[in-house]
Amino acid sequence: MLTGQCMYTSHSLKAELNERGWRLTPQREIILTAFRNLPKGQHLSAEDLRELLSQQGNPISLSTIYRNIKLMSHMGILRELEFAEGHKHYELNQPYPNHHHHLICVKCNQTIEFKSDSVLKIGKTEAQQAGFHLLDCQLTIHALCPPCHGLA
Amino acid sequence: MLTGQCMYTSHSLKAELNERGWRLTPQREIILTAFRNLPKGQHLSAEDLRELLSQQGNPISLSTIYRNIKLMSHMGILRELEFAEGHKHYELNQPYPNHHHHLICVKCNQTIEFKSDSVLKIGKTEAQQAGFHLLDCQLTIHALCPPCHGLA
DNA sequence: ATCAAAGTTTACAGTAATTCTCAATAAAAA
DNA sequence: TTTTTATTGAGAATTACTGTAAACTTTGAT
Repeated sequence: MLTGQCMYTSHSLKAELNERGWRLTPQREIILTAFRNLPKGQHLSAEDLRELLSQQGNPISLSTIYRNIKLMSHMGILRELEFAEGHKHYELNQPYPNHHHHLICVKCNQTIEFKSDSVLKIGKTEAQQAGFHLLDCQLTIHALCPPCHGLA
Repeated sequence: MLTGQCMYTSHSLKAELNERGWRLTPQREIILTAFRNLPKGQHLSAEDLRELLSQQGNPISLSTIYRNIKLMSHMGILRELEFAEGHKHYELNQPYPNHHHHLICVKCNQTIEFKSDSVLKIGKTEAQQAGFHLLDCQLTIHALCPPCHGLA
């Protein structure tokens, strides 16, 4: 089974945000990257994350952190861990739970998701050939849907 | 659209525009030329393009730039690249033999272009299946390059 | 129960990328 | 040429977002 081997990247995050009419911001990218670079098995509270990012030279306000870890949890990108202590911890939801590609009408933004093992295979092969370690690959198809194509 | 052999020239641009009841304006010609003269592998945001044209002595208003890069993307002349920066980038959408995809290191941003007939085929099939008119399909692979993977 | 501190959410004013409005202009057709 | 109508530039409008600060809400201790 090939599906489910990919990691979230800024690109896949952007794709999923855009699909819902939301935006990829520097802050969201930084937060995702922080979780991706976290050693396996580690997890962070909101306050932990604020400190970590501050130390890295990327200070992000606590409210933005709260807003976005909540958002990413709802999107399935992060998992909320409930420890008895009363404050939540978060970690990346690995592997990428619902890996898919996008067919988008550039006029009306209608978006169709589709899965493809072939694409993933091609991605693996290309990455390997260049000696890269694959994280994610996404096919984005830009097109015009029937109604939009019909009109001039 | 993706299968032609030639690059767009002002002449073919005019033909395609007129065919749809649109006009060739100096601004559109300038924008197309700017993209044609862009070094291989480069791409521009709307703001980049405005600055470039300004420096060249061809200032074009930002709204006109936005209007026309959108139009040209819909015509299949430009392709919209979604690198995760919060704003879109554009490059010429080159027809089949030069049509390419991107392999990007998420850490150092090293980018490798590669070609793939299989991806193009998958894109065509998916678009057809949904009854969409294909404009562009791009596989974006995110990975770690050897040096970046070696380091923690 | 009551209180303080920690943890989380909300209100609000300002920001950035993009789109829209509209009077003036200029391609293309007649 | 003249007419028709798409297009332009300037600035306003739009929209999701952010940081600051104030307002809740738990939780644990008294």
